[in-house]
Amino acid sequence: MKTQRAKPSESAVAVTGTATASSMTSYGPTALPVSGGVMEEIFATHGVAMRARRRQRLVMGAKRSDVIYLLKSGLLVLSANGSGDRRQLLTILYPGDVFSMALVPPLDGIGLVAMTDCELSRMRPSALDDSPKELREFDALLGERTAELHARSILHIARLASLSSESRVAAFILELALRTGQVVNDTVTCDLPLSRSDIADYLSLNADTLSRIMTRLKSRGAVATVGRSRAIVKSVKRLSKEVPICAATLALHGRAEGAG
Amino acid sequence: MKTQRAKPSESAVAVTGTATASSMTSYGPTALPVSGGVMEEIFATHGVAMRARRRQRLVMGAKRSDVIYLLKSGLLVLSANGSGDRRQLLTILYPGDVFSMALVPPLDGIGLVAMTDCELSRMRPSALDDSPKELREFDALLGERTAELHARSILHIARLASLSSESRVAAFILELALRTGQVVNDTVTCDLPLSRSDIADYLSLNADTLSRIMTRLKSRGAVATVGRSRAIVKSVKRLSKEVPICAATLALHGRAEGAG
DNA sequence: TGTGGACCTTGACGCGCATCAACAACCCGG
DNA sequence: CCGGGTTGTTGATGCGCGTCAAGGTCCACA
Repeated sequence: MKTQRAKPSESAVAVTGTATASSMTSYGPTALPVSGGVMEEIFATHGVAMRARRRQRLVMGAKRSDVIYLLKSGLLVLSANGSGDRRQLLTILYPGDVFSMALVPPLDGIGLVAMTDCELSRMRPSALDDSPKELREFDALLGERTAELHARSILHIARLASLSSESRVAAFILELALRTGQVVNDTVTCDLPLSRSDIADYLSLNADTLSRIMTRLKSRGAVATVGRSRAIVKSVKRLSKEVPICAATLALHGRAEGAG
Repeated sequence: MKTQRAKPSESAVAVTGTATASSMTSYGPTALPVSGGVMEEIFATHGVAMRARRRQRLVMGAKRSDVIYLLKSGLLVLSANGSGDRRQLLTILYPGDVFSMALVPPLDGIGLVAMTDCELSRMRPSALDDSPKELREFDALLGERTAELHARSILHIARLASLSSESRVAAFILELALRTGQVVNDTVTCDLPLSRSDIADYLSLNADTLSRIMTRLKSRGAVATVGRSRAIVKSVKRLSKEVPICAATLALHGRAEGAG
């Protein structure tokens, strides 16, 4: 096991909520970062608020337990140990996403890692046993959000399988920008909470190669960077035209789903 | 658009069920190919039976409609048009899987294609509006199966991202064997309903490369073939040891989930 | 404001896989 | 039993990306 680069220092502190929950202010449904309120309200009522710091790994209770998490703000990543000492990032979770261990295969070292400081809420569905109406709503909404997660995973498969490395990187930045960025006309600016190696692990690339590709994209004028952790997509339209799959990215991650 | 090989002749016949449903015998829950009955019973009661022939493409109603399909027997594949003229296979559906367009991103040419003759059942959840108890069960079960599909997609991402081509092929054959094959001691025999190019499109490989890899696997004694469309895994244990991720494959696709 | 360590960039080089091309095996209907 | 179309196999070749190595840059913290 020889790693030429130092491993990212990912604090493995358990964040089981009980410890930090008391330090959280509770959220009224109007203060929620995402629209669609019903699910968030259920979590606010029956769940336990918790918080995770950047680089912290969430210990998601016991295996296969029925605890469900709602991400209220921040960015989470599903991580696992690939072959050798390579880590891989399998999914990115955005605010509003609902997640549980049932959604995940039993891979070695699998779990959620916070890419930014996060606020989330933890709940077990059995908490709804005494209010059947809420339980019904919850099941239906959970199904919808799980379906959306699935669609995103499929899209990621499509990207990995059919896109050139350069297009993959472009598509990734576009997705992140659409999700978390500020839109001004056709330009989007966003933070890059993932380091270069994180991005590489997510896109199934080498960190060195990723760096080269970023340089290429910048010199071509497709994207620009401010410091290390901020990216600017110069023209969403142009990028969408260049990258074949971007239409789907726009549909899944664009501003069409807020419905508000 | 120059394809050196002839395109696979995939008949684009619409199988919307109404046409073929009358020719189907209805299935009692005891005759079902998979265990777990409740979901299958709901489909048997409220759904429409339908059938697809090998290579047929299922036209899944209108976009985003709420029709849900249950695969009763056979093998389905989620297919889309990748960049260029390359087709890509994104997921494999096995008997017992429940599927709808909500699970899928809006990719070009996306849809289900039958790899073998299939029996399925089609239903819209609104059919359950008048029996709330069934609707509750349905939502809960649907959530479970969707979660399993998601876990499988994540596993596929992990395979694509972290496995060498050879391991990918081995893992694929193992999965198929575990799902559809006959087990004798440590040996499993199964049909290969996917052609070489199908497998290549699923594993993000070139058909030529796949052929070479198969030759290598055979000469190494890991697998054997009978004719073109039948494979034998010599030793599941050995293969599992060789291929890093196979533990998860065994857990998700092995004989642990029947619970009967 | 300086210093150490993490993070990023860039070059040289080799390997693995895609591509192209030709051929062999198989399948099906006659 | 034969012929044509489909599918699978194999060789030669080139390119993209991973790997290794050597700086350069940024940031946290004192």
